[in-house]
Amino acid sequence: MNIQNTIEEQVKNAVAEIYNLTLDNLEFQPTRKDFEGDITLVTFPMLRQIKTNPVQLGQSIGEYLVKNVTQVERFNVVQGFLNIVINDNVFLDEFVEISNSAHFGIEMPSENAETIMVEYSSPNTNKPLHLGHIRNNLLGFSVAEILKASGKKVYKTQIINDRGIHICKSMLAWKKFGNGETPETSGLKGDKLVGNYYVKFDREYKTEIAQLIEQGKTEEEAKAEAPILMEAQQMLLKWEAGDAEVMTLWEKMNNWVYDGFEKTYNALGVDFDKNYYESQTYLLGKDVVAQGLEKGVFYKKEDGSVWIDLTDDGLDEKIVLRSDGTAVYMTQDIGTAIQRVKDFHIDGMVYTVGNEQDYHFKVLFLILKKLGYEWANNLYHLSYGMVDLPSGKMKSREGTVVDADDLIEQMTLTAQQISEELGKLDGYNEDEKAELYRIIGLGALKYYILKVDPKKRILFNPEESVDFQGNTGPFIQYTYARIQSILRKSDLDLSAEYKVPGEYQLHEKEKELIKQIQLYPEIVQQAAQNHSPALIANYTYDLVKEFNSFYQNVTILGTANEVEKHFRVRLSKVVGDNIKSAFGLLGIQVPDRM
RNA sequence: GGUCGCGUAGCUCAGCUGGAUAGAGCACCUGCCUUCUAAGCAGGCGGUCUCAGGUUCGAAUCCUGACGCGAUCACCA
Repeated sequence: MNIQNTIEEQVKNAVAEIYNLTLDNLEFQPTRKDFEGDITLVTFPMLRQIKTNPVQLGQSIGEYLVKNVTQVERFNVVQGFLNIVINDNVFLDEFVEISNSAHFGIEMPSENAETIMVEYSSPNTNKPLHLGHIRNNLLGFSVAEILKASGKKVYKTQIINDRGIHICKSMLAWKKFGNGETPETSGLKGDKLVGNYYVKFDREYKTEIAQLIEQGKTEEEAKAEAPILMEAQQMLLKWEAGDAEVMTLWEKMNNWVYDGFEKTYNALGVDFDKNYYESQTYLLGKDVVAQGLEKGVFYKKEDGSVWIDLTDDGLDEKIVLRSDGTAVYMTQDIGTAIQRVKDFHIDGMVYTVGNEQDYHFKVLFLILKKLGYEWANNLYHLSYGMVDLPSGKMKSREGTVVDADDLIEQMTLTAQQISEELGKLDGYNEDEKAELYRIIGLGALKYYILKVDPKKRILFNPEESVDFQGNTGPFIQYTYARIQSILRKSDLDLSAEYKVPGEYQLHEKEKELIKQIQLYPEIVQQAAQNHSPALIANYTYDLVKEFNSFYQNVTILGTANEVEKHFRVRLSKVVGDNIKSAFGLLGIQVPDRM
């Protein structure tokens, strides 16, 4: 039983004994740094039941605790706050326990663990990944890792939007202007190459529109009648009919794109257990709509289109099948969700999709509930805000997108520049250095994005780039590297089981560190519940701040006392392991030296 | 216009299941490298938590309204 539970029980006993009352909910919080104590009982709410003044109440409970709980050293009362001082040995014992266990109390998935599928990335195959995808990827990957650490079984997936008019546009442009160019002949990454043709299409399209307008058409007419657009639409029809030539081209170009994406995903350090392709799922869901129609969940309009009426739930009417019987976005998503549950026997899903689709997912989840699927109660839209640039929104047509590969490279270069200025890496060969720059640059980028609450918009200034000082990834990585340095120099054997070092007098800083470490499992659970990597990031930063303060104020290796030295090295190691573990959940690597 | 989200220091962000004097980083100022990595530490400056009401012993946090910013309201995805 942990100490807070013990105290909680004893407080209830105290109240029962002194005031002859039973209380159920007590409010505890960590004692603020400005006061002496470890745990604080807030006695204000108790006054509703106990007619006395808060100071007197705190005083009598405090006295009872000191008398009856051996772990309670002493206490002080400030108004309605009872600050309780816990005996050092409690912290020592718990530290030893953590030090001897590998996982900081984090649960490993059990056999019958709840299974969750996390969808993220979900790119279109007509252009390369950009900064918006980076936020999506980092969030999705990290939330998947956090869910795993909270004891769930997790499958990561992406749905690749590999069909549709936008795909035909880049195919058509390549066919018209490409002269057989390939990634090999051009030296371009496959997704970049295909993206270029998407841009070429758009340029040609605009030219044609301008010509048509000059010939007297209205803008609307021109947009609809531009020959290249009509040709693209023809191509889509051929694709849907399974035309051999179009299919071959489609497969060839999509494969280029997949090669390109794979490189970006590798660079980012994200992965997937399963890919779904829209070309294989876009027809799904129609049978479900038919069933729903029978059950009366949906209704049919005169023109044959099928709808759902959600006005009773405060939403609108929403179409689920076109009048010509073809599927819409919603139909597909209904079908795909059901397919995934069939494929993987999952109990729930997390969709990592931007907040412009909040309404769509609200409707989707509601429909699935109305269709009676039990797992529909366990769906979560991991909605995140846009990544804006100082110049405003990113627009691919205006060339203001920040390309994912470029950004990663830029971050690596910045890391290299700063590292070289600091000049600490003598003795490392070029390969090792390059790897280190990558780890640091990527760490900066990932941390910068993940530390912000997902639902908030991010203003990203590539010019100023990402910082390396203060609350940043490299700062935390740096602390880890320093700890590794201590471990290298300590020459202590830390592999052996650790025992409580007798009557050890804990330094105040050491106690603070242990308290912070103890919080970790709880933070992971919270982060899993809220689907928020930001909680992990901010926790880790607090831990590192605490360690740095410890590091600067307390000698670790230089102490004459062997017991003390061993304890402090142990403590440093646990802090390091904790950082590594927490950063693992954020998908951030941690260097042994920097 | 309806719906949803956001609004905290000059800037970027924590804190939000109500609790003590609202916290970090950047920037600016002052100290600290002969001791375990100064990408660091210690300290200073900087706030009517957008505004107005309400609930409460107690509100940045909960409720209502206003203002500002954004998203969304397609037989597009």
